[in-house]
Amino acid sequence: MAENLFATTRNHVVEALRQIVPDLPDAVLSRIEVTPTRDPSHGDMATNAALLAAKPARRKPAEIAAALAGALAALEGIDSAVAAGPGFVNITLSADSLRAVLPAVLREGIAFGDGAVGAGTRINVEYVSANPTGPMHVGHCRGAVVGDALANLLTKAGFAVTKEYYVNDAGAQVLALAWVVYWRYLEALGTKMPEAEFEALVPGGALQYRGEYLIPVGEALAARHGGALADADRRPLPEERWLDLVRDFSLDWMLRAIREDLALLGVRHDVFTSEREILARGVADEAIGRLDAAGLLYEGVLEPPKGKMTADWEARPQTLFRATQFGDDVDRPLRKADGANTYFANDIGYHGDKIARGADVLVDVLGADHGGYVSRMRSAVAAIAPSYSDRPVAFEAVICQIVHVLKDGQPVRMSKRAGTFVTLRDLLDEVGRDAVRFTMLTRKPDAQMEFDLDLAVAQTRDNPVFYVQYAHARCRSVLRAAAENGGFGAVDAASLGAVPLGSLQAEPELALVRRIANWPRVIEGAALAREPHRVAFYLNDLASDFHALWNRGRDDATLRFLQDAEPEATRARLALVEATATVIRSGLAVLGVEPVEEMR
RNA sequence: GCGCCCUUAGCUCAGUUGGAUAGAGCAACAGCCUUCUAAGCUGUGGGUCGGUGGUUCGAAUCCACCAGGGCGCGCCA
Repeated sequence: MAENLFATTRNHVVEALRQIVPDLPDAVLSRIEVTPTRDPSHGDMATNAALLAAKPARRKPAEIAAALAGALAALEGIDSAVAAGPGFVNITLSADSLRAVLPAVLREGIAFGDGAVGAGTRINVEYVSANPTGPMHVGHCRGAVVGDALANLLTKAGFAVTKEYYVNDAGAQVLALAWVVYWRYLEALGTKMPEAEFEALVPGGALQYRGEYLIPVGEALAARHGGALADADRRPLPEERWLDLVRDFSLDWMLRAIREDLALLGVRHDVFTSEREILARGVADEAIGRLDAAGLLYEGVLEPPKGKMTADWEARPQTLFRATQFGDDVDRPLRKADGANTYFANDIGYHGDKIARGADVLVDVLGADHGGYVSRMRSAVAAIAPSYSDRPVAFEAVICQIVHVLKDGQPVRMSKRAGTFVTLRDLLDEVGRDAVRFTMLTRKPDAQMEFDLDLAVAQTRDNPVFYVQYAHARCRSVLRAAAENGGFGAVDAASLGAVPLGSLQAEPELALVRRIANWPRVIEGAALAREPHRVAFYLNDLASDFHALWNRGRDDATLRFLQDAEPEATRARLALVEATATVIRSGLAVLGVEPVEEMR
C-alpha cells in the first residue's frame, strides 16, 4: 500500500476531477490539496479541488464538489466522500486503508517518511561559519542546530545535501587574534607587559579578544616554541618574525576547539572551506573577473548612509558591484581602502565555488545581525550564477534571531567583559545535547526565543523534549513487557507488520494512526518551507496522541495495551505502538536527538 | 531617514504557504487521583489575530498605509 496516504488520495482526486472538468490547466491542478481535517467530524481528509476548478469551469463549486464526492465515494478504500461548506469534499477512508499505514511503517522503519520532493536537487547548506577567534557561544548554537536539522530534513525529503562550514580565516580579525595570542605567549614566558605598553605595538592600537580563553593558547605556543618567538630578553620581536606563525597556530587551535564543540553538539559538516584558500586558489579573483567581464563593475563613489554616525565617513572612489541591477538597495564595494578584497568580494568567490561544485540551491543559515547581508548576496549569486551553471541557481537565507537565556526566570546577561558570556560548552554541560537541540527547534528560526535552562531539563508536560522522549520510552516499555510476557508471540517489527489490524477501532487509536499517516506530509512541507521546527511540533503532537491512548488505561485496566485474554487484539495494538516508536525515532533522527529506551 | 524580520488567549508559542467554528502548553477555575500505567488526568473559561483600508467565493496568511519591538545601513565579518 501507499506510504503516503495523502499523495495517493490526491492522485485519486485529480483523476476524478479530470473526468468531471476536462482541460483544467496545470496551474490549477497543481494547487489542489488534500489535507488532514481539523475537525474529525469532517472525515479524515479534505480537498479544495472543487473550489479551484469552479472558476475556470464556470460552474458552481458546490456542483463540482457534489460530482467529485460521488466519484470518490465509489472508489475502493474510501468509505464516504461528501461535499461540504463552500465546496470542500470531505473524505473518510475505510479503516482498512487508513490502518495500512502501520505495516508500511514497520516495513520501512525510520526511513518511513523519506520523500521525493527534493528530486535529487543539489542543495548546499552553509551554517555555523563562526569566526575562528573564540569559542562558540549560544548565539552560534541556534544557527548550528537549525542548519544541521534543516540539512537532515532536506536529505530525508530527497535532496542531495552538502553540509558546509565557511572558515573566515583571511581578514583582519585573525590578525587581531594573533596579536592577543602573542601577548599571552609573552606572558607565558614570564614577560608581564602592561596592556597599554603592548597595545602601542599593535596596528590599530587596541587589543581585541582579551578573554581569558586565549591564555592556554599562549601557553601552548610557549611550550612548543620556547623563547624562539621573542628576543633574548623575552621581549616582543618585530611582527615579521612571528605573525604568520602565531596566526596559523591560533587559527588551528581555535578551529579545533570549534570542531570539538560542534562534535559535542552532534553537528558534523561534510565540507570546511577556508577563505584563505578561496583567495589563494584565485577563486575570488575569478568571480570578480566574471563580474567585470559582464560589465557589472565600475569605479564610483557611494552616497553617505543617512541617519547613521558618519563622523569618519569620507567620499572615496572604489570598485563597486552593480547590485542594484539585481534588486539590492545600493551598489556594493569589493575593495577596501588598502586594496584588499572586502569580505563580500571573497564571499562572492566562495558562493561561485559552491555553484561550480554543483549546487543548485545555496542556503545560508545566518544570525540576525547578518540580515542586512542577504540582499547583496542574493544579487551577487544572481549575477554570477549564469557563468557557472546552465541550470537556474537559487540563493536562500535562513535568518536565526537572537536567543535569550533564562535562569530562574531571569535573563542571563551575555557580556564578554563581565565574564558571564555563555559558551556552547556551558550550555551543553548545563542541560545536555538533546535538550539543547530540541529546545532550539521549538520556535521558528526568524522569531526571537527565550531558552529557559530550568524548563529544558524539567521532567514535566510542558517540556517538549521530555514529553517526546517519554512517549518513546513508554512505547519501548510496552514492547519490552510484551516480550517478557511471552504470550503475545514475537514482537519484532517484521512479525508485527503481518498482524491483522481490524481490532483497532477506538477513536484515540485511529487518531494516532492518522497522525502517523501524516508524517510524510510533514517532512515534505517542512523541507520545502526550510522549517525544521515543524518536525519538533509534529513530534509533540504525536507524543500527545500516544500519551492520550496510554492514559486511557489508567482508570480502566481493560484499555491497557497488553491484555492476556485477547492476544490478537494485543498484537494489533503492539503494531501501533511499534509504529509510533518508529516514527518518533524517525523524527528525532532529523532533529539529531537520541531516542531513549527508558526514563529514570 | 531607508531596508529586512516580528506583533495571534494573562504568559510562551503553533497555525500544514489563501480554506470550513483561529489551536497547543503553562497559568486561572472546577472535579478526579493517595500509585496494578499519576515524573499526573478530565473538564471549563479565556481572542477586534497590533490598527485602518484593499484584493476575492473566502484573509491571521496576499497588497497599501500607520503604530510598536528587533536587526542592519562603504573601506568589520
